[in-house]
Amino acid sequence: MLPLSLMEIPKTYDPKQAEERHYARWEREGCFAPEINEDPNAPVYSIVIPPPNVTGSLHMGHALQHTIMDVLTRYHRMKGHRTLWLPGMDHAGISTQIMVERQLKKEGASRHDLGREKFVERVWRWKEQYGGQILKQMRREGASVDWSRERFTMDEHLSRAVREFFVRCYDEGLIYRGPGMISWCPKDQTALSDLEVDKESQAGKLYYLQYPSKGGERRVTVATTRPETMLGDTAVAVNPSDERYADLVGQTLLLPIVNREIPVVADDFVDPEFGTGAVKVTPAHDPADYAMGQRHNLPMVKVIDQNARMTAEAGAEFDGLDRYEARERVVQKFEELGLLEKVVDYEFAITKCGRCRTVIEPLVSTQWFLKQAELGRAPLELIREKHEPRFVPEAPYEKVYTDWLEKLYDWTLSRQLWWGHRIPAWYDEAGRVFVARTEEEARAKAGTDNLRQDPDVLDTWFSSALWPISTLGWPDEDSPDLKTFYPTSVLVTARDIIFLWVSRMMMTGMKFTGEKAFDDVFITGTIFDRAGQRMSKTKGNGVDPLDVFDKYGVDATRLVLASIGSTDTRWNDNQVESYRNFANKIWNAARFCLLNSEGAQVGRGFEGDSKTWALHDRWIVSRLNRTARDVGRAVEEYQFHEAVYALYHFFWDDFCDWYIELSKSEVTAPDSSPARDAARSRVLTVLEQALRLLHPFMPFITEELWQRLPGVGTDLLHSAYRQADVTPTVMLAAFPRADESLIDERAEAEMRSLIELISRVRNIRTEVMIRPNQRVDLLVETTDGQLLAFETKKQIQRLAGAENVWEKSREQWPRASAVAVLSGGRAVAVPLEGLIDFAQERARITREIEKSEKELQKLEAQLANPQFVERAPAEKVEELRQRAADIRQRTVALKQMLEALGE
RNA sequence: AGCCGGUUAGCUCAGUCAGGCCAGAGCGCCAGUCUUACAAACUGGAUGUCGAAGGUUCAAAUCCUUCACCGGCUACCA
Repeated sequence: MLPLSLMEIPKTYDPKQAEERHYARWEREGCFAPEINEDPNAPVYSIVIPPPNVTGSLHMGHALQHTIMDVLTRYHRMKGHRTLWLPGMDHAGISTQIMVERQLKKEGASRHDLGREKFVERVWRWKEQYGGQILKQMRREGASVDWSRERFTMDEHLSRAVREFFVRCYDEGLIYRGPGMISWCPKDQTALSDLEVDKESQAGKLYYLQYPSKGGERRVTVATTRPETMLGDTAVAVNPSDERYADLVGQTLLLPIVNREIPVVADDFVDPEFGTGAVKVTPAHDPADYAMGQRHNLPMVKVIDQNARMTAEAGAEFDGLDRYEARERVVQKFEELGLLEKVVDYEFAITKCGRCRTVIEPLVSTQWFLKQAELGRAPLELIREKHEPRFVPEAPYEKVYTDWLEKLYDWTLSRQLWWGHRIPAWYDEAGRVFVARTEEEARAKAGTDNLRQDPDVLDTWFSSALWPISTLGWPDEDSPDLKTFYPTSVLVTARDIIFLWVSRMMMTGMKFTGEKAFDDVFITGTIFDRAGQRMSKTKGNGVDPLDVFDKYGVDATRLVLASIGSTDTRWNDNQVESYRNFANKIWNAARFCLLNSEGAQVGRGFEGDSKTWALHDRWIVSRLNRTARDVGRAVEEYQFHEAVYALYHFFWDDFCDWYIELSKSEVTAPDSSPARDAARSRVLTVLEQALRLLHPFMPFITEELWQRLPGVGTDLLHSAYRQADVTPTVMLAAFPRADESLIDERAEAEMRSLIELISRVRNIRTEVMIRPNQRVDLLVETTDGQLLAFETKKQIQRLAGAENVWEKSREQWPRASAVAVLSGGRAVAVPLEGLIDFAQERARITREIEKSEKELQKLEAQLANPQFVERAPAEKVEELRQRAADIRQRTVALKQMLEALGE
């Protein structure tokens, strides 16, 4: 390989240039597909992406989740696992339908003008044209997903899975159709499950209304936030133990305005402490009242319709009024009747549609429901008994999940939409229902062709609940992918999705395969803006990941996101900037290595018995193996910030600041020699290993640099990929395995001493204001007759700016010297004659002495405490004694120095 | 209302589960430097009564109790 000139490698890393080049090649050459692994015995690692909305575009939360998933995927791939990360999207029923309806509206049409079939076609066209932005953006992130397995919840296969799920549950009686209290969105005109609505605290009023008894001899006051619903009241309830109302139970009241006779019932639900202790009961328009209505067999009077307008049953005066207009009218009427006791300010929770924020109207309506409680039993047992899946972090999510599974209620499945999986139920003319996988099957069951399919579609989450199995081939139970990749290794998602995805995926997975859907569940943190506010589109305070990529590069952004992991964090550009700088550091370190790579090759230079190597070589290999061990362990424990920390400090501090510096004179020797080439190879080899360690986190820069290293090729790939027909790539190189035998505590300790010595001398130079380019002489105390190695001396000269390094006993030092006492007790001195102002040096030493004495005092106080000496572990006591001795020795030395400098 | 989390340097966060390395990192700050890869760098430096008050312990950022502030989740208090 020809030597590279300075011109060929720019001084600054340009992320965009690298990012554009590598992703396309990885994808083209099939590096993301598990099939690239040709080891039949390879362990399997699989992740299915929690499907983002087809309408969605990338936000920080996604970028965070994707980074975590990609780090895990790339790490395990490099470990030689048969690795699959499966991408895809869900069809987002309501959002997508709204999106397309809005488009139609601009054209002056509605979906009803088009008709169902044409409308659905139109949605598909929309999807092809605008949908799935997020998948394109994932390429930018470097996400190593297997695009050949991309799935969409409306795909034919996944739709078949949905029908199968529905039919089986129906046959087992888990799915039923019937009336129930549901959350209705008057704007979107559909039923919603409780997970699609949000509770919001709101300032409102509490109205105290008086209901006279039938004979008029008494009035009962009830409190309500929704006076308009009184038109549908069919009872008043009190607590059975409430003596104030004991005589009223069983009596009849006359509902004002409508003049309906309603009973007073006793029910434990009523809290005597709240309001007046008497509650109006509107079974048709309130979930709690509905339940009470069931208990007491109360009639239901429907006074509000699906448009949130009053019905004829509310009375002619109110018929057709909006619910809020009706509220004012009712209150006004009560005032006129003299039955409005009072109105007080009151803060209460209001329920809104998760999509459009319209206030939900609770309604009784006929819908399809799933008895989740029965499906939830198996996952509940699993989490209670085996703590599976394993939640990371365990607290508080395992509990959140368990609590949820403990109180499952029926899930409203049907949606009054056109975009989605149509409910596989058909009705004959008599209204009898036939649930079947196909219309043909339904006809056979019904014995007639004259059937009409249920017009509703299923909740989008119904299909997402099947995602881990349906994307892998279920209901084909012998699907190879299902057999190979299920159960998946981990689900990575945000915490607000634990109920929507995690628990339901577990339910369906266990129901149909008997096995959990994933081994682990990693819950990411939430990213806030700088002010600590949740990022949201409406607030416009979101940080667009693509902007961050543009500004700092994808790799730097990924490093920040990986460090965030499961922690809630306020977004801060500084952090990205510092990792951008880190990327640049990597670039320039590699630049140095490459500019000095003639005659060198990756993988060479560390031959022979490690005991014969130079100290800094033993040290860097030890550090490298330690880092490999720490990073691997951290990734496997989902402690990504620890992995990033270890990588950052290994690369910058150990490799750049010390190893390269210590190797520099050899590496940059002007003439070719075996020693020079070996040194060059060693530096390259360490760099190459470091790039592998960094790759899961920083895929682009590592690939960009790895490709340029002399001597990289197929032989560096993990054995599972050596037969693959691909351009050698770091993403298929083996992730470095830590060799414990090369972790050399002694070398690390020796290097620590050397580093300390050099740092202390540098510190002295600054403190006594010696010019940076002024060479000094160094005196190093000889202890136990141990002399410094010739190499080490030369390194000290280079790195501490020393002209000469003399080893002499302390008595031989000139009196006027700046001295530092190192941890082991050994002292080092810089003779100052002619260099500096003695007064300054005296001041410096005095400060040092003060510091030492303060520390010593602390230690002595502790050691003087008999209880400490008695009860603390002996090693701990010994450790402190040793430290105290060191400090005493240091103080003595410093005092001698001070004396030597004269007063 | 119940449950849960957070509060550590000017900023963003580690460290707390398994108590003991004079409490850490990055950014920022101060001083100096173009020292043959890198000024997005190099060298050195300063910075915290670990939210408050009690308690347990030889020893507490870490364990216990109470409180304050911030945030979240759950809930059929109308």
